Amino acid sequence: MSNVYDTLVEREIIAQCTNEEKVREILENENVSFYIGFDPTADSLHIGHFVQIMVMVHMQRAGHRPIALVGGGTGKIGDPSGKTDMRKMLTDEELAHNVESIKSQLSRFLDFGEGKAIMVNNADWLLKLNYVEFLRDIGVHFSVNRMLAAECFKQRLEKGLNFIEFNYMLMQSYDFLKLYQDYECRFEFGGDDQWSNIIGGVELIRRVEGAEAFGVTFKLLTNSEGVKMGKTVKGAVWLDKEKTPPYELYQYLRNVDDADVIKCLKMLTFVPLEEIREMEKLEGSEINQAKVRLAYEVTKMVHGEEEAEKAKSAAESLFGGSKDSDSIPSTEIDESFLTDGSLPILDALLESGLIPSKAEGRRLIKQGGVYVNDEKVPNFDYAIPTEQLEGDGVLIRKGKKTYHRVYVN
RNA sequence: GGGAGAGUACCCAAGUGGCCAAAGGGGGCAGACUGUAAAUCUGUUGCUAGAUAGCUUCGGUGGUUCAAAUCCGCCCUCUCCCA
Repeated sequence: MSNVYDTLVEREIIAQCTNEEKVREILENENVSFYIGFDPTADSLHIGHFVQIMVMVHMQRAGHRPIALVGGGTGKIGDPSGKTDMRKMLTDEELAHNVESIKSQLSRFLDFGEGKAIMVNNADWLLKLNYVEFLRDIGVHFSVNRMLAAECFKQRLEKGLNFIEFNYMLMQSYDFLKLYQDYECRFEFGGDDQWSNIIGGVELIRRVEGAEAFGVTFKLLTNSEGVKMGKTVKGAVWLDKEKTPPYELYQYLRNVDDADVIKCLKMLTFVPLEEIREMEKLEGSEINQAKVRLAYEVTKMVHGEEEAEKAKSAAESLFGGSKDSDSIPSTEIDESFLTDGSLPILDALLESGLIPSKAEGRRLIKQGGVYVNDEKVPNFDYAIPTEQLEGDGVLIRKGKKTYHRVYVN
């Protein structure tokens, strides 16, 4: 039971593996290095990356050494795997910024102490490659025929794929070879969409070094309908506090579908499997208990216990009845919005970011979806008296579960 | 390089001179029902505006016209066929 591989299997994280028995055996008996790559497409990781992070932590706890690779080099190319469109090109500045942000995020989850884990940036070796040499040394080992048959290009072969993206696989494969050579890294892990790329590296190592390397992929965090999780109207659910406040992260997880709670608990938390199995028995509204646990555990890991507690109590007070929490999202309104001693409701909504435009606000109010301190806003002309805005301000609710506190100072 | 097509709102996709802020679907948002779930049903979905008004939108740009997403020129991007 102490074998990490078994743990990952039991938690239903593993999707594919190049050689199950062997990987299991090696992880059981040796302490190895393994790598997972992160592309710097944004300046923060999101909840989808959290599975990868969890795996690294599981592995590190089991005595293995994670190599977190940030794709400063591959980021200049853009991974076409499973995508329908070409990714937009990032400037060097954006890339550099993103690489740094991701690095610092990763270091919050892993122990990068002496020999415990390593962080590398593939820009360090990819950018200085010589084209002709690369083609001769690495390119020879790739069969275009086989690449074209690869699953990851399938969608793109219909819509169009250009040469730069076609090369992505070679870059990533080369990363693996390089890490094998420099760090004796024989394992590459990644999301299941990385399978083709990982296989590329495994084969490259075999061809160049005559050595056996291994690849393992994890199930992507998808909901019961197979749609990638972690997307909201506002975009991804980020691990960065500034981009997705702890309360929102908490609420996102608190609201996952019934059908997805158990899976998320297994994949995204360290809650012991026995406990999860107990929660699996919950039915009907009891399932909410499991959701609370999920939301709390993940928020705690991402933002710390204090933030998790705050998010939890905020949610409980908002949905429980007593609206007294101070950790719900809030906005200070500039006095210039006050007219005739009160704040027009549309301005309040707009300023707090609850609506993107006043037209949207009118629609909402017309449909009876806006409340101020639990009183339904009757019409667009409604204005909040300044007295109410002082101190803690008022609580605006949009729809059933979006709360926002607005105050003036 | 030659030839044939295509670029419409968040996405897919109709529309080929005025009735088009632009059908339909998806998604989103809100309402009902619920368990802060799912499914279902209803409404809504460019912006501004205290009514039937104005403004910006159909790859870009410049024209034709009383009037263009729709016609013409040039440009950009993409797909397909040929080289």
